[in-house]
Amino acid sequence: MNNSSFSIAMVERDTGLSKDVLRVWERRYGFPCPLRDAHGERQYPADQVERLRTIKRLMDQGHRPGKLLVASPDELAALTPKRSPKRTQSIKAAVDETIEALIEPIRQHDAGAYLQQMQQRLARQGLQAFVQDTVAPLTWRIGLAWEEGRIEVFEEHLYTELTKRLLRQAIAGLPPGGGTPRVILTSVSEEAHVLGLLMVETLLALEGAECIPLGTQMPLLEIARAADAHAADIVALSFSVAFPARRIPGLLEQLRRLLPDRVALWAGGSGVRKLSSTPGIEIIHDLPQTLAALADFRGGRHNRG
Amino acid sequence: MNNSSFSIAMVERDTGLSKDVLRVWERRYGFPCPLRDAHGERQYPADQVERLRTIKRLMDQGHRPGKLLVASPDELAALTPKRSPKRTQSIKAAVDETIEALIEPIRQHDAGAYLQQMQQRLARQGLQAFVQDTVAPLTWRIGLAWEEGRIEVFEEHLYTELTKRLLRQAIAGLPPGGGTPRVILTSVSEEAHVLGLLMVETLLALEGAECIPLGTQMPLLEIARAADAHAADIVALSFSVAFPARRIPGLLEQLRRLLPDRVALWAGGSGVRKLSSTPGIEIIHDLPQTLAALADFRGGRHNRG
DNA sequence: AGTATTGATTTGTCCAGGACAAACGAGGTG
DNA sequence: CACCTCGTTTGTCCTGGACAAATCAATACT
Repeated sequence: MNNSSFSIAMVERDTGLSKDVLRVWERRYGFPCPLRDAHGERQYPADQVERLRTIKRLMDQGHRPGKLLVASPDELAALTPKRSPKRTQSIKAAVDETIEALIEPIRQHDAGAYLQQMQQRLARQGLQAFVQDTVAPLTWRIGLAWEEGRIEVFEEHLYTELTKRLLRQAIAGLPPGGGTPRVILTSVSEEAHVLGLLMVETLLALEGAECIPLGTQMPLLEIARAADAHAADIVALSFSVAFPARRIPGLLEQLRRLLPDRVALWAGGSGVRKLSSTPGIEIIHDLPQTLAALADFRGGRHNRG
Repeated sequence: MNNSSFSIAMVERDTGLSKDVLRVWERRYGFPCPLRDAHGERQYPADQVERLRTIKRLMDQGHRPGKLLVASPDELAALTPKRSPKRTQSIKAAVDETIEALIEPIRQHDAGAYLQQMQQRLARQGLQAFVQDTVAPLTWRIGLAWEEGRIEVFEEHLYTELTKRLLRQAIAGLPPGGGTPRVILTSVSEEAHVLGLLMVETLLALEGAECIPLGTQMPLLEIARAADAHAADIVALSFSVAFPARRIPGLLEQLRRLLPDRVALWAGGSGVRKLSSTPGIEIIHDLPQTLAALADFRGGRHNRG
């Protein structure tokens, strides 16, 4: 049951490593070393796919491929908690123990318990505080657990799905929009993560902005069309930490060129941490800054050069 | 503002056509014919990207690439409504005029009006009938409009996003699960469409089954792990009509091998239209059949040869 | 001591052109 | 009309080379 093998296309989809990368690694480092079928095509055993996933995860953490690919399985396992003690401490300080406890039902695959806990917190904190002080740190904590390999992909999927539902339900309960500005919320083709967008949408909707949620993975040209059709004032994009950071500036500039000047372009999410705003492109680093940017916009300070 | 150009990687992401396909088309048919930058790398002008999107859409409709790629823009435009008169008639018969009217707010980008209409229908019909007689035909109708080029990508995204919210809200209002069987609902890595899964989840939840929604785009190995961790009885996958049909049987067989025998495997959605069930893999062609399969399962007829 | 600069190495992505099997369609036969 | 056969179409994979951007390491400078 575990002896099935995967074609290079499947491995690309399941690991996120492109065919080119898989082949060039094989050429350079000797791993992965897939079998070949009758036609000479690569057939990756399941255990090699698993190892590739681990390597990908460690790379997202900052490790170098050159080291990881020549490491033994033991060395790989030992590498996992790369985080410095100092940073671990600051994390412990920043994240309430309560948040930590919220993860438990997810790790035990108990959807009902999770939802119940969260709904209680929502009722107690109110929507804005719930988003900023519960959902945001919890999502960050889940990301950390993922980096450390302490959580499975399907557990993260379950968390995302359940939390999406909570937020959407909360948004649906708000009075309908019609206000200003009109904000399109979406992400580019490669970016599938949606929780950040939902948090922003919640905050903006609470402030009476008109939110136009287009889901994730929109082609650039379509984003431009949508901005036109909806007479949007702002296009807000989200980039998760997993998004290849070097591509973001180019993408934003390209989209900036496709949009009319009167439309503001905001980019947020953990993926833009290291960027800063340029004329016509506003980089937003955290949730409070979203509200500040909204206030700025309403104050009329959004005129471009 | 429209003179920006796209790298081959961007075109791949935005059109869904692989780099290999883009290059081999250029070699064989002379289209696309991108410019080259200083390093000899392809730079696709925006209008060629647009044309590629049209071609992709027509191909999904059954047209052959060999014809499309040598056609003039005029010929391409004339090709759009390829549907036979007979089939058009049967569509008109099947789809209530009322359904047709529901699309209007979407085409006018009026989210509020759409949600209001739909919530009225939900209240009038009840959840099960709403899913089967409103959401399902409406989604089908949207797909048709997309095939015919009468709807923009971002309009389809808006429809999907708003309808997702309606269904999730409805599901959240149901009494919590805890029943049997335990059903994992998800889709494979390439498949991002989620509406079908939500419709199925709604119906199953109404019947008291315990639904475990993992969202879309799960790697096969993770689906297997999730089935184990959640002690699932059934894994239900959804394939949209846009999913490359030839890959589905292989994927299902591979997943079947990864799952324990006691776990049933269901596959549904427009993508499986031409397939039929095999031992251990149940193909489900429409929503009523989902309920039949559930009844079968509960009746104990799910023992595998 | 800390910071800027320069050079070497790593790494992802692109390219060309060849090959081939699976899917498709046309044409013939029962 | 159904079934088979054969040529054509089409997507995907292959090899191996190239190169620029990112990163690292070592030196020189304030």
